[in-house]
Amino acid sequence: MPELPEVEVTRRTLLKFIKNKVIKNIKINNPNLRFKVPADFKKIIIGQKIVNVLRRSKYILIYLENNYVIISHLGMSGKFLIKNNYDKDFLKTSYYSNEFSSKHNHLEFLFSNNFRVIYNDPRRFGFFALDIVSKLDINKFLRKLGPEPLGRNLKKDYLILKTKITQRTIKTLLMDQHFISGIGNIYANEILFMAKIKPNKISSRLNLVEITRLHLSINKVLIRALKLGGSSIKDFKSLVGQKGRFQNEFKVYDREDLKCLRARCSGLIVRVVSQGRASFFCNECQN
DNA sequence: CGTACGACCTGCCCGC
DNA sequence: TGCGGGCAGGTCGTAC
Repeated sequence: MPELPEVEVTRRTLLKFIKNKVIKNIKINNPNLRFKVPADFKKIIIGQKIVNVLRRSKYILIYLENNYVIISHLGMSGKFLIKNNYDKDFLKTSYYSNEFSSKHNHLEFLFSNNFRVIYNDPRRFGFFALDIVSKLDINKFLRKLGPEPLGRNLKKDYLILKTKITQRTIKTLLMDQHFISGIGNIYANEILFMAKIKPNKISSRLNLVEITRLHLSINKVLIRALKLGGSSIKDFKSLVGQKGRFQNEFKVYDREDLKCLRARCSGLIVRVVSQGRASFFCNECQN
């Protein structure tokens, strides 16, 4: 599923359900994810209480009482599902789903109050790793990440500085996690539409007005998506928490040949593949 | 060094 | 109906 909004929704839901709970057992059905589940994973985690669940970029960080942190990434198709076989009311909530194939339930965490957190990931691009709290700032996954895009973390001056020194396209740059962390293909397209900038525009050619719009659009698009619970597309419906609704507000993503939704624009949305990813934009109003 | 691209993996959808 | 090709919300290792 996941770009920043989806990962953040997942984090919040996980936090709500597992904070201060104790992991009683873990079942590893398939350790062969993007990286193999560490051999000592069970040994380190079973019996531990969850202290906190945080997010950095698209990584979910599950803090344990013993100062270990589970670092989880959902890849393209990873999702957490929460089940409680002993509570019939629980089954009625949106946190439970059986819309996915249990064939890809790779990990199952059993908690003290009889519910299970299941990690399901058909493509297995996601993974679980472990590190220690004090070493997180030098962790190989987290160390090189660019600033978080929300709030005051992302400074306009940073955008001005960084866009100036590269000949890459602005969309490629937005999706580069070392530049800004958390933005993927959907939100890069939507952000650039709002900012009225063509995805294939060379970063260094952006002017101050465009960078100002870009800065604003990054925040606006992600905040709006977060508010709607992220985006749920295709068959990826069953992330933890309720289905997202931002897909209903897509202006360009997956809208090839459809009318541009900007007021007074008569353009059509085009789809162009560059560097292996589909870009969607309006030829009329994005420059 | 910066940048582009293939590889990793499964499932779905479309055209023949 | 079956099969092949292309597509999918990500990121890393490699090659230039």
